Amino acid sequence: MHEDAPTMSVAQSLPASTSQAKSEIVTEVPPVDYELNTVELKPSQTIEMELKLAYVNPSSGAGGEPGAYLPAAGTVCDQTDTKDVIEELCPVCGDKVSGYHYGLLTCESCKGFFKRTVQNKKVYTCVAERACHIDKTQRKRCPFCRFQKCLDVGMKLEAVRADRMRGGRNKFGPMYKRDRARKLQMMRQRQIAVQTLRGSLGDSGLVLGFASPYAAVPVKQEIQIPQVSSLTSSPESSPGPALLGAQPQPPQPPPPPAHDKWEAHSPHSASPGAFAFDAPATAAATPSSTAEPTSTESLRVSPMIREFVQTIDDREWQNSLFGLLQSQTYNQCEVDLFELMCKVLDQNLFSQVDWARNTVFFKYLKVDDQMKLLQHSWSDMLVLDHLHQRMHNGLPDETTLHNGQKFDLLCLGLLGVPSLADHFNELQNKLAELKFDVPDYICVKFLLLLNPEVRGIVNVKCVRDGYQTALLDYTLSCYPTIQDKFGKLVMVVPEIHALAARGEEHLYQRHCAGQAPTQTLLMEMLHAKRKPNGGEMVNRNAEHTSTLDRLS
DNA sequence: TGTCAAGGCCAA
DNA sequence: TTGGCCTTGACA
Repeated sequence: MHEDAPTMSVAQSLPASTSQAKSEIVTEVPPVDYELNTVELKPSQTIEMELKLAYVNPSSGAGGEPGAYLPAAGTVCDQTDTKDVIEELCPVCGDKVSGYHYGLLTCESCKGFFKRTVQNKKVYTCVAERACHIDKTQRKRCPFCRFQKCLDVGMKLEAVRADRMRGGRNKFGPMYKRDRARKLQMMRQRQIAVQTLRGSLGDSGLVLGFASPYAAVPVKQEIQIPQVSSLTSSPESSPGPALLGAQPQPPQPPPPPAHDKWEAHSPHSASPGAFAFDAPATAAATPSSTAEPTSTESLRVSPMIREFVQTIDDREWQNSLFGLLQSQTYNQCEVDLFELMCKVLDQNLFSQVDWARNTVFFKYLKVDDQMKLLQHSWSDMLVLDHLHQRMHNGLPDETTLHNGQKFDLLCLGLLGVPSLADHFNELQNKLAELKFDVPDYICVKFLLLLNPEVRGIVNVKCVRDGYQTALLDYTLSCYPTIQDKFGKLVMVVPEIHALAARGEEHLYQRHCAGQAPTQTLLMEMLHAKRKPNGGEMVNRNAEHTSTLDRLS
């Protein structure tokens, strides 16, 4: 073993990034904190797995081996007249997936490897440069890089049980289920697209047409893990920031009176039908404000607005944020705070894209059009989201990381530009005066997303007008005492845009100076807008597989 | 009662 | 040490 060779141990889990993993050698492996209340959805740990839609000979038995992962046959195969079978590849080595293991779909060998490594607290060494290629044939060569890749793709240390208890289930179950549902939904959407293609191309083009563009359709596998402990001893709900480790929480503004009502009916935590629109979250408003909509007034709120609100999930937003902050600093003495901020923004961006792609109208757009709109609005929406989180969910200015470092949460809303703080606060105060609430937020978000200046997209302006009308109706019916609330809200849009543009520029410059992580969706977005066609061209020429493309 | 993701076993 | 298969047990 080379003395200088980097080693990999369980204790070094979740480094800042694969390529920038700290070279610190850990000789003593502390026990894994099995009680970590971790929520993770960081892009670096988001598995982009190739979900192959392949024509398979029925007799080949693909995926039919014992334990092989297959979605419920009835839900997929009955949707197609070909014998389409999902065949997933292990995100670590590319071998065939055997099921969900330690947080995501992996093959049997990587499952075993990960288990042994964690259980036995192995410390590996890479004799090269910690960048060994891991695939099915070479996975044995470098356990250091293999384990690193396991962590990078999102395998969870916490899922390896401290007590080695067999059987049973843990908190991952619902996440796996949701992930499956998402995959199946995407499968169906693709099948519909394929069928449409069939219709237009005719049967002669069927097989080739099907195999070619869809042969290796990448699907982002997202699993958010609320928390995991050994088996079922965990609390029911996902942890809030306060539960994340023993980190002292800075003083937080008191949550708005109605906050829980929004949160409790988060679309992902309760059935949409459970959503009650009887008390909009008016964090910005004083509880005694007469401008708040009453229950009676809120009955006039359009179903469209209610549906808008159901598209957001604030609890997951904060859980993901604090989960990422925690995981990135787990066993790290010190992390680069700017780099960490970029990772958080990147994660937010993934959520942003995911949200947009599941919203009415937007999801029916062509992928290219979706990209155009997202490329023009992502930073605006990040700023708006941050305003929303501060105003409606009590997001503090700062938090203490797992390793004791202070992380400036406000900088997320400023996209890393401290000098924008005053402008940002002014904006927040202005919104507070307008009693900016959650329905306002979601409407404004749609207004940002559906930017009519992005040319060549059919119906965007028309749909945007519809959202604008919904906002107008809402403000008139629920906030009649606030003079021209609608007009003032609309005027906020360019202000957000200006702030976001400054942030974008700053991020781009830092990126060009080599200070920001590369190969991220964030950087791809930054580059997309600066292309000759200013984001109106899809990023098809990138040498690497574009994240945006992969998202599509 | 079936499912499936944990841990365990053992031949290679 | 690896990886395929087996056993276990909570949950739907």
